[in-house]
Amino acid sequence: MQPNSYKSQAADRLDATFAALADPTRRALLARLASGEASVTELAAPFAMSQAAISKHLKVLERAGLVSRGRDAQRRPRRVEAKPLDEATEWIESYRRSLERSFMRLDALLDDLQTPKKRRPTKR
Amino acid sequence: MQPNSYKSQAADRLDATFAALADPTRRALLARLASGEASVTELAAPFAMSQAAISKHLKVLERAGLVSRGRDAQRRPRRVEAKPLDEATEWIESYRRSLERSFMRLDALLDDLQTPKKRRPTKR
DNA sequence: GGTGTATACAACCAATAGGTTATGCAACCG
DNA sequence: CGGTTGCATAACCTATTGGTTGTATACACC
Repeated sequence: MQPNSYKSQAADRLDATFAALADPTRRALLARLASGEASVTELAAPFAMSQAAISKHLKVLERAGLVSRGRDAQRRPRRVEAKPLDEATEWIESYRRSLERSFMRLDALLDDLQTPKKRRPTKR
Repeated sequence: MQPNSYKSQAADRLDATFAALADPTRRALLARLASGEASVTELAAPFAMSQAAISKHLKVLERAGLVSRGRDAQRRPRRVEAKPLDEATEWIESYRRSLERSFMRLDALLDDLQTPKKRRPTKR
């Protein structure tokens, strides 16, 4: 098991968010919703798959908190929610920052030893 | 190689990148690699799963282009690659921008309709 | 009240993901 | 040379995903 035997809920949300974004149909749904809320049938129209399939994709997006469900008569118009993106972006950005830092360390190291001799890190 | 018979490779790469990021073990591997290259056994050590499982996760990360494989004697040290992140970040950012734009349109609309005494909240 | 429309949901299916153990193989060590 | 280490891969299992079709429910419109 990982250091902790239970997963943090932040990790769960990240899982759900990234997983939701990992499908081109779902990204297309989000893109469509970015220009305004839309009913399920409207959302399904451009795709060569059943309404049921689109409903499933929408459920994935909802579970990730990326879209929410409204109601208007028998329609359940979806609209976009932005918050989960923050966490995802934040993860990527902080990852990038740590890459940045280790490049800086590497830079300094190469600067320090003018002769790049192969070091032998003993296994731990 | 028929130009019209396959999905955009950008979409494929996005799929692979987001899917790779959607697993906490893989995010942890990346985080570890951010502080410098590491062998498979080093990478596997903190986890309560087999080396084979870690190798599989690493393969996913490689397929997404997020890590690459070096060689040093019988070791195959992995190091991080940053490029695929650009595309992912770019997708999110451009999505965010289009949310922003449609919010502005909504704002303008509400303004036009003279919503009584409502001051524009300028979200985000 | 009957009909059409919007959506959800269940049952089903094939493919993929994520894990396991076992095995193979190359490179190093003594 | 033989043993050990580092890693990949195969075979296998189960759960999840992404799709299908076929109802069921809820509302709207005469």
